[in-house]
Amino acid sequence: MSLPHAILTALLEKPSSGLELTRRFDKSIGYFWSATHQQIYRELGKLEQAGHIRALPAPVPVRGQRKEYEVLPAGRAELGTWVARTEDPKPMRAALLLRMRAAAVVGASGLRAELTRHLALHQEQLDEYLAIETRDFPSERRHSEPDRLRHLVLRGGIEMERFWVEWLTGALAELGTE
Amino acid sequence: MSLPHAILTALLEKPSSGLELTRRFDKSIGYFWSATHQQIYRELGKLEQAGHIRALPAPVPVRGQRKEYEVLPAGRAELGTWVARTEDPKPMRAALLLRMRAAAVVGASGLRAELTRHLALHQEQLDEYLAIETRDFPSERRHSEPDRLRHLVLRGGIEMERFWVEWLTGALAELGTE
DNA sequence: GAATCTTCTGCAACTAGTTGCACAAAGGGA
DNA sequence: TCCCTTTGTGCAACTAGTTGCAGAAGATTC
Repeated sequence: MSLPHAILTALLEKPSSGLELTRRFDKSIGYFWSATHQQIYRELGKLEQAGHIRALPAPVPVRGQRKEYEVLPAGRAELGTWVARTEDPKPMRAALLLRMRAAAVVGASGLRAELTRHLALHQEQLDEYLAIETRDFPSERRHSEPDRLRHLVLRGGIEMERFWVEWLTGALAELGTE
Repeated sequence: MSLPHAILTALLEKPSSGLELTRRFDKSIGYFWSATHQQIYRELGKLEQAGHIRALPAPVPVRGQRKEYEVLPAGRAELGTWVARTEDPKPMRAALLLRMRAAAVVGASGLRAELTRHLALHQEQLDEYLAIETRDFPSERRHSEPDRLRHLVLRGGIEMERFWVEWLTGALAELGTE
């Protein structure tokens, strides 16, 4: 049940409409919790129902009209308790590792191309994260607590991508010696 | 659509019944593609329907009787084409990173405990992987291709857990300086 | 030989996420 | 003025994964 909390976080950072949220989920929060516009609209409905957010009053409430949402105190409280909630880590799901395991059984032909492609994608993502880091967290300054936390999150993304880049590089080298 | 292929891989490694598969998914393949017994039974049904596997003939086919499955040539072929299939990496889903991002907005109280707990869990998993590595892949020997691929998969798991251990350690240190 | 525990299979109903499409309104052109 | 694209919201139907429960068969124990 993370999506509603992802949305609450995003809305606290800045009140937004559904489509705006969707766009922001394509970067930033969406880097580690992605969602389609469909999920977001549905969840906004539920959150409003639950009294966690409300639509800012619009002149004419009709279908197809943009609706901006803001977080209500109840929503902020909910997010607060969720942050401290206990939840076991979900076992990872790595389709590529599964594929390689299958390749060990039926042969690795054709796998190289896919590994190469993924390596490029992960390298690209890594570069993007690094660019964000130099832009948003220039080294020397003293940062506020929220900024330090956000930086930690970004570091997580960076190291995760670095892991993939390194693993894929190693795997390709290993496959190359056939 | 990875689960059917995970099952095909497991069955090729060794024909099994539903419950045996479930147990094997609790380790080994399940380390990076977990599944409940429910998913597995359902998927076995579909795979049999599709002619990819078959139940070994049992004397009395009744409910509650164990059924052992083996992969048919069509199933092996399907797995072969799947290995080489192109599929974009799914964006990662890291609830902990999301939580930390939320903490940046509503305050990090209570987060420390959860981070500490996760650190212990990931450390434990890492140790388990390392134990498997020393048991199954003693360093000096020349390994066959399938073994080298399986080792690569295991290395993936190891480095992934190491990533979490390091990130969590760093995060705790950073939070500690408050 | 009856009670009960374990093993194994499975149905049903749920939550979460995805895909395809529809419809309204606004802003440009031609 | 009419068409067309863009922006924004949303329904419906799907796939994937989870949870709760139940029932048959065999082993165990009293």
